[in-house]
Amino acid sequence: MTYTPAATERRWQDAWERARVFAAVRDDRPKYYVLEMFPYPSGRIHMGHVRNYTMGDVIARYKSACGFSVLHPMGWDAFGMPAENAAMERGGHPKDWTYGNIADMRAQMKPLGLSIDWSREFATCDPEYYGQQQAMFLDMLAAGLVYRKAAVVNWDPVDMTVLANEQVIDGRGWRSGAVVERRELTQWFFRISDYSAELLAALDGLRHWPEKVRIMQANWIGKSRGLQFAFETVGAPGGFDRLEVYTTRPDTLLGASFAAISPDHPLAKALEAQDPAVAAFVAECRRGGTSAEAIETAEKKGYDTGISVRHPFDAAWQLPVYIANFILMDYGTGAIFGCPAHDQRDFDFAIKYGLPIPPVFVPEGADEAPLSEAYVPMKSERVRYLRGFAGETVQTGDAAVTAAIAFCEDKGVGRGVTNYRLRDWGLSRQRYWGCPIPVVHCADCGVVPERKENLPVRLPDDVTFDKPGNPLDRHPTWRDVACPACGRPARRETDTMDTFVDSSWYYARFTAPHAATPTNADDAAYWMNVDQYIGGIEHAILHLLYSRFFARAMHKTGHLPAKAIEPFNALFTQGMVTHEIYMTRDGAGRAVYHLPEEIEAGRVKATGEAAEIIPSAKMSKSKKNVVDPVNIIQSFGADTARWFILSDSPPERDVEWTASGAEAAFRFLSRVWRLADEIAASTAPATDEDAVLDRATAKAIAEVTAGIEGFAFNKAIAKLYEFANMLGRSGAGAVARRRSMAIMAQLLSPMVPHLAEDIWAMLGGAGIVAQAAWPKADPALLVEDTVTLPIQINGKRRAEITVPKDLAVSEVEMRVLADDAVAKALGGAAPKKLVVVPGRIVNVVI
RNA sequence: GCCCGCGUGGUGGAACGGUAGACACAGGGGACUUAAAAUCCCCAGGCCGAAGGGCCGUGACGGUUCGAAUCCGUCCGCGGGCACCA
Repeated sequence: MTYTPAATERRWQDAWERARVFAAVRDDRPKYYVLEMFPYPSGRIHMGHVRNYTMGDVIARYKSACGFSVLHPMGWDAFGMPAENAAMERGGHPKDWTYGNIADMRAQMKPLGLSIDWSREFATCDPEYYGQQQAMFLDMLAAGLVYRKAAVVNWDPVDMTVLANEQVIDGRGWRSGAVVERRELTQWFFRISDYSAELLAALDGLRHWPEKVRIMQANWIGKSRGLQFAFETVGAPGGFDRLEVYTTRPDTLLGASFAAISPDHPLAKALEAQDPAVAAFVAECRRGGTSAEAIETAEKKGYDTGISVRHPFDAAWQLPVYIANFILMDYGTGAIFGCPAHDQRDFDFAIKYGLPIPPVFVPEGADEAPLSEAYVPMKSERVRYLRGFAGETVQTGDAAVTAAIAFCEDKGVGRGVTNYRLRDWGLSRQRYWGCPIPVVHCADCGVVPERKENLPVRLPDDVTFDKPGNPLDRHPTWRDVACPACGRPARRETDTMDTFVDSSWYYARFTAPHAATPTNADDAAYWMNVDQYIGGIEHAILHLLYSRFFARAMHKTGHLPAKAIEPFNALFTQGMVTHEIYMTRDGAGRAVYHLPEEIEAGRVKATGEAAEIIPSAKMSKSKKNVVDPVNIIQSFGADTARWFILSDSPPERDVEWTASGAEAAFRFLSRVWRLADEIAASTAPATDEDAVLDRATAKAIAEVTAGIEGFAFNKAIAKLYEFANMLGRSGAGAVARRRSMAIMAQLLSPMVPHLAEDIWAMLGGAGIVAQAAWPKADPALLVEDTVTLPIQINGKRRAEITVPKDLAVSEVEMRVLADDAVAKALGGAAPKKLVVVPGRIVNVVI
């Protein structure tokens, strides 16, 4: 008999399904909700999915064994651009492409043996789902959580269409190659910025989130304390006699050398209208993409408007006003004053335009000297003020800012304000394959919400993608409707929602996936919150922040209980799956990539050519360093794929897929299978090794449990290797070995559930492992009575002693000093110091 | 450009501030076999030494500590995010 997963895995999957083991039911057990970030239906599962869902499955199966009623659902983040791109490139309809991909991916996922309640599956492009999303949108609109305003988009002037940031490459449209412009459109926004303070403060309560994610979110929200004040202008057009600016460094006011406004500032627009030179400069600024990266890495440019402003402390002191391409209209007031001595960007600007650079402060103990770069110490650092006006001469930047705000408020120059970098969430997308925004534009009534009884507002099927732009815009029968308020001819909103909206509440919908309302109060009360959420670090900011906002908005509109405003109790961010890249070059020297299965011993199988091996990188189709999970499952079984992906790296780090590692995983699982087969048949009588084995088994239970609880699956697996090695060599009797092997099956079951069932069945275990209770270690068997203490001499390990576990420190000291190596090192002298850390280590300082 | 991580043998990694390298991969040696595969056993950070043992060693350089892979600072390299990729 041999281990043949291909034959047995399917059988166990059927057995689980027959027993409805994974159906989530509300009952009197405590509940546990495990959720992995749902996939985009690209059509193929990849190893990243296998890793993500296997981790969730380990937790789900473990918690189930621990007596929890587990909810572990799966769905599809099914709206988005790739479906439209496919329709443009290959013809067909985004809907057919998407649902076809979902069917394919589901078929690829099921053989993994995940403990998913498939009865709750949905796709965000199901009208049943997005109709409920539209209902919530209307509730949020009524609650004042949604509004319209102008915002900039990437505009492709050749294709006459809006581009996503990823479609803008080096400032040009990806298809047309035209230089992209920033253009304003009226768009819908969620008022997430109203929640800035709360979303920031509540981060402290997310104790089971990675620290780095909380830091990233806190920085993204970007709370700052500063001074907002108005300059009096000289020579500005009518209506612009004051210029409001915001600064986080009011202590540097006497180092100001210019003022700058955003190209989108109202003053810039006013100047643009009357001065062709300004218009040309502003148009220049609007070239290129809208992304912060594009704006911040672009060359810093300014245009001297000829206008000036009076310094608030000295009306005779005038500063020039520039329009500058790096000032963002969205942050603060869209206008700043520049202090080149203490801001590198302002410094570079001042050098470029020949502006003065007066230092405001110098390092404590230093004298004033010309600067070759901006001096930007931490605000917590003490510095000496040369041009201070509030507070001490020597003080920290923080103290100076506080003093400066107080001074200015007292003088009537502005007021201290708390600002946030977080902007409102623009949800309008000028695209077809998304959730339609359920409003109608009426010439008489304005923006009119669709009636709830008319939801869902369904996407029309009869659309084509032969032209750029949104087909909804050119679909007269869908677009032209009667106004829900007055009945006169009106136009449906043709923008659809950002796909982040879809993924901001799917976790709540899983608690009642087919309810006639967005959520069901009883189900949400029972299943919320997600106890463990698992996904990629790339979602650390946007998806998670939007979800946190959306849960609050859903609570405000009555769709979630108050306890669910932070929907994810614990978050785990997993690393990527990587693989080596194999490359050769063609006659023209261009890189040619090869799939791993085309390579043998570093050479291309077909040609025998030596391949250059590039170190591991994220699996990507373009580099062909991909391994198809379907092939791995066919060759080795799902358990091997699951085992290897968990075993080789800590879950939060990248894991490198290697063929030899996968083969080794298969060999190990085969070995365990054979061991179980041998033990099942054994009749060996009891021996005095039985007790040793029982102790090792108890230790394995404790260590594997700790590994799973601590999200250290690689360590849990290392302990299982040790346990299997130990059990394989043990001379214990058949009864003791069967006892240990049964526990092995249970400890293996979260990771390799099919093999665990095989073993359980071989040993004649009752029922199936998937329904067995998690084993508990007998505490008495875990206690060690002696401990080996390493002895360091001056911090280097030189000897060790074995002592009773609870030996008094004074007694340990005596035994240490009596040790040969220690006595020799001391040469009769007394040690300078003797450090005894009970149970751990001894350090003798000489 | 800005924010956040990460960096340990040939490789993936382990190590409450306390014996650096558990466990595994690749490799080497051996057993079994007519042979190979499979399986089993042993070795293995680097340098020196016959050995006992010694010295060096966690990206680099400093610092704190009886003791640093771990804490702090500076630098280098790699990765993630930057609001219309999902």
